[in-house]
Amino acid sequence: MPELPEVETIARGLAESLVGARLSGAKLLWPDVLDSTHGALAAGELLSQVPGASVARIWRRAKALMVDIATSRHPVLHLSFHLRMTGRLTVEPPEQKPRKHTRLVFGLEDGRHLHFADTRKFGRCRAMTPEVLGDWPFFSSLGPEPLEISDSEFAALFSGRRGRMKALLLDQKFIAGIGNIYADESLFRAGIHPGTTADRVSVARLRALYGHLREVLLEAIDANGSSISDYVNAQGDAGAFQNDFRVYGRAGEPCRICEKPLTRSTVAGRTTVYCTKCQR
DNA sequence: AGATCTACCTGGTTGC
DNA sequence: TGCAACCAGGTAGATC
Repeated sequence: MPELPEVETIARGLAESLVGARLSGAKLLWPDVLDSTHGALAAGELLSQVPGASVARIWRRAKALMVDIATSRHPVLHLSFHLRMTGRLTVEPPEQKPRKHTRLVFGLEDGRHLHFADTRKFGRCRAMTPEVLGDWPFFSSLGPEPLEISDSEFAALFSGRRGRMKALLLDQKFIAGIGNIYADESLFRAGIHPGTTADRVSVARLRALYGHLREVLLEAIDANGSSISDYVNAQGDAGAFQNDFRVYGRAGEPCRICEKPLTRSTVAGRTTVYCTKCQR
């Protein structure tokens, strides 16, 4: 399930192989993959704009992967891809045909293709002018990027909040890019119980949590992300950080610090794994 | 503000 | 072996 480190890894890989490339066309294999709400381009408009467009920049905001293209009509057109749980965005060789779950294909003038595949059909692509992007409620209400703030700014976010720690970390309006894996992993490293309400955690512990969150995100980016089920980077390779999980997916297994079997419960509607002894 | 529930999806796993 | 039930989870929207 792609979170910040996985989307960052994909963005870096795509940037390496696609920036400067020209597009020859696009095929919508499953029409619903294109989200045209809130002013985004409709299918016909997008498909007509793609031939001859060039890839200008590839970047990430929260868990959204952005491919900026320049078309004859739009100097900047943002293609936003949200992979949700099983989405994949990969660069494919000329001979590669769409696979069973390929939903959208962009052809490149050099013969390669950009495939957007998604087994479970939760992922979406949106094509937006800068103005429409700015007005997109999801995008404009996102919280700060965790790797672009300081520990003090991070701690200040929690001021006056009474929600549970894990619920806040998962809230994209509160802080962007964190999902179930990195919420559990960072709380474990910081020794904070996921169900603790924010008003019971000192500023010092919040700053420490920030250090652990930053560390786990950077380690995961270094490992090219975590591959649970479907995640692969732009080149189709799996990540390696799943081998370094301390709690995620380890319910019942011994805590890496105290050996006590890890507990599984539900917090904020999500499966949550933690150590009752090490996290308070 | 916050918690809880439902919907969206399919493939893998579990249970009988 | 067959088949049903269940689970995974990001986001939106409804409800309390």
